[in-house]
Amino acid sequence: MNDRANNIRELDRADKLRMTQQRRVILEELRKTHNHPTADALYEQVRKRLPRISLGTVYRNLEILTALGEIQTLELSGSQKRYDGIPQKHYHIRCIHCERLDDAPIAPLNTLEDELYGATVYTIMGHRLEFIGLCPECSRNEQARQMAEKTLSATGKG
Amino acid sequence: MNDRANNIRELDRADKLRMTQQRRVILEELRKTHNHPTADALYEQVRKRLPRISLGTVYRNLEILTALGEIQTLELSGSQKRYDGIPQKHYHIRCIHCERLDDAPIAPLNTLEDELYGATVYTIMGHRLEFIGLCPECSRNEQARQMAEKTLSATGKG
DNA sequence: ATAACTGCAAAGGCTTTGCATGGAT
DNA sequence: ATCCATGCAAAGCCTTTGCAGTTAT
Repeated sequence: MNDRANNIRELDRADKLRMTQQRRVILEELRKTHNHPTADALYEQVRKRLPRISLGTVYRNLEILTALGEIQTLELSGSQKRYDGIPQKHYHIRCIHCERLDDAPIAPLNTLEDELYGATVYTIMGHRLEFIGLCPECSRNEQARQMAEKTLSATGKG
Repeated sequence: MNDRANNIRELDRADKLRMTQQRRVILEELRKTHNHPTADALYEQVRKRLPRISLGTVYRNLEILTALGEIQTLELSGSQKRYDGIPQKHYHIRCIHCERLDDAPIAPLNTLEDELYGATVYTIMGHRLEFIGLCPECSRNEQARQMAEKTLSATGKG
């Protein structure tokens, strides 16, 4: 991580960062998880290895690791922030029912901004894209629900 | 609004909605504003006409008006919700510095989801897209800041 | 007259922060 | 030995909610 420290612009001054147990375990656990967990979910996971860690420490380290470019903080629509162990740009797809979040298997669209040049007064810097849908489990439940509804209404009318 | 009431799925049962002064003024003020205000900003604006209205009432009505399809609740990246008097789907562009939010002059991309069919286990229902950039004012300030920095570093070295 | 709606204030959920202590360098 | 990082708890911010009183229908 040290060779990256030079690139840090988001961190104040020339902070001398320390690799504490907490920071290391938080990064390790996030890297091995593909859940895109919330801070609280990651906290619970890290707690299995470091029972005395605090939620505040998790938040602080997630912020620092994001500034370092080691991870990503995902500020998607909806309320809670999610964290992603993969720092490279990629899109996500989220389940509208259970909030499950996965990587979207689609390459970044690098020409999206082109349509805006000249059409907006903004200096365009990028975009955020997120897909919405139903995960397999919720899809199944939704289908079952609709079938049940149909049956009920048919019975009701019969 | 009554002929729309039939389409409401988000509202419980067959609620008999009432057009109160508060609801009417909230809708009017949001419609005449193109700021995409937060609930609090709209509250301040509405308060000029209805000084005794409460913030809770603003939130409650924004929720109902959204369910009615009269307005949109924008859950973009970042924390606060914004509200949009235009119910039709359209994208937005936001200033990374001052949080100013404008409509993006680009038509909805209806084929974005096509690339995901077959590639994801999700049932895709749509997407959210938002552009990031600097508004004219912050663009200007940013340029000024960079020029000052350059001058300073030159002076410092000279 | 009824029940949806309001104002008020308290509570809720997520995140940040102040402070004294601890630990990596 | 230094001072960045931690644990704890309190505070902050935005939003939702309970309740008694109000008002559109």
